[in-house]
Amino acid sequence: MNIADQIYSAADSANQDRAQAIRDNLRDAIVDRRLAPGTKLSEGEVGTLFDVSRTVARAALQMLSFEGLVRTERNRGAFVANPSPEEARQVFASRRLIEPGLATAACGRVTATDIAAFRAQLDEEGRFIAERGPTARRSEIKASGDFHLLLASVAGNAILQRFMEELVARSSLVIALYGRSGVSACGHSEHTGIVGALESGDCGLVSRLMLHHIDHIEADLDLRVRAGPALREALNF
Amino acid sequence: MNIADQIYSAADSANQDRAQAIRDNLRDAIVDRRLAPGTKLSEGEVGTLFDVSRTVARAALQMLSFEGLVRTERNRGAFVANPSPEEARQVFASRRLIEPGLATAACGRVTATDIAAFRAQLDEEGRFIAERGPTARRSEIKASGDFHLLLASVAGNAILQRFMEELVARSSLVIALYGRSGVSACGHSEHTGIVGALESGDCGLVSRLMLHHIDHIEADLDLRVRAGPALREALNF
DNA sequence: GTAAAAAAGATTGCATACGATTCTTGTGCA
DNA sequence: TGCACAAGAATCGTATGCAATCTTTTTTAC
Repeated sequence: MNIADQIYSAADSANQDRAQAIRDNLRDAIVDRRLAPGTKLSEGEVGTLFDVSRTVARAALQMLSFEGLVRTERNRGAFVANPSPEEARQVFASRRLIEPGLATAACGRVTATDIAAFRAQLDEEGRFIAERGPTARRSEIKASGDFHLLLASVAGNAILQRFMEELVARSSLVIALYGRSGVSACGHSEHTGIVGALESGDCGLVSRLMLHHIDHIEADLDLRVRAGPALREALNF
Repeated sequence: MNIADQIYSAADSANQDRAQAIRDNLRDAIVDRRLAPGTKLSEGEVGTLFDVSRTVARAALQMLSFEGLVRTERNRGAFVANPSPEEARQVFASRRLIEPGLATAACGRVTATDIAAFRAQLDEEGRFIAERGPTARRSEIKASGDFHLLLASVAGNAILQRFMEELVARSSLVIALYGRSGVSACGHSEHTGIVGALESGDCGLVSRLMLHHIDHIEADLDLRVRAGPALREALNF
């Protein structure tokens, strides 16, 4: 598979650190499922696509491998991660542990401006759900993740925010692999409920709603071991 | 300051990935406080010390920067991180959020073998506390962190384990900068109490003890803004 | 004597080069 | 036909070189 078509142009911004710009671009592509799990990301190809040397491409891939979005094998290269059911469980166990508390923290600091941002985010989610087609679906997935990241940013803890960025990105991969249906509408209504609780200042409720929300997302997964994961792995699919 | 004396030889193991071996070595040096916050880690110097090219040294420094143990400034280089009081608060807020739940998870999975490992770990802590001198003190700090990492490994979640590795390492930096006294003896008795609760299977107690323990560690910090952090920063101290 | 300016030196950012490893393809033999 | 093996291509790991940037020292002007 040629990955060229799945990557948007990197023309924008970021004269500060090109590797970081490439990482962001690739991460978006992975989270949006434009790059399927298992896809090979060769240093040379990435470098050519973004018009940089292998050195810079390699740095970007190393960053993604730290985030768990890319798996690197020595002398073989980098591949879009293909999380196992066990890894998937761990991702959601981590979220169950972190996000309710994070939501409580956010509830204690949320401002009117934040609420407005949440409302805008919910609107965007709703818009993409109403639309049809694969592009809207990708945007919907991304918007759904962005809701959780917005909450993390409101909590005001940069470290937890980074952890959540990783967990949300990996969740997207997991859902791509093991998701049964589109829980989107359901998820959207739950997001709306969380914002409502945030606005009313009921932090305990926010926390509980968040926990249930995560449970619902995970409940939609089919984490039974498939017939051919080893084969898929072997074939880089 | 010449960092050569603060680094142990890298003769060991790891023909698999040299950058990773260098990262581990540097991380130990930072956590052990052999490398003070603010110390410059130039690519050339690190490369020479470990007998690799700047390419490999750079990769190791990049890893450490992802872990928050090293801060890199464009065109200026890498420095051992110098966490601000605000960052210190965030490190401990993160631990308060994660570790009680992690302890509960560990409690649900702990085996007799694990308990034995905990006992051995406690013995080691006690031994270093009894000893005198800076070397014993460093080992004591490391052993104290290793207790928390052991607990994380027992919980059986690789993702949370990695988060904890980062948080424990950064805590060590924070304590080096803002620690008031040696809470070591106090911390050791609390560790002992946690293991006791683990053994008795009282998971709720384990969680509560862990929360108090973290609170105690943080209570020993003096996070008031110092007179000259800006100056220290400017002078790379 | 002090402060600004310029030059020298050191360090990083990035590209490229080369050996080593892995993957692919084609050939010979059973 | 099917399999083992070897040559070739592709890719990775790492060292090194050059330009750009930053730091330090020296020079120069006031």
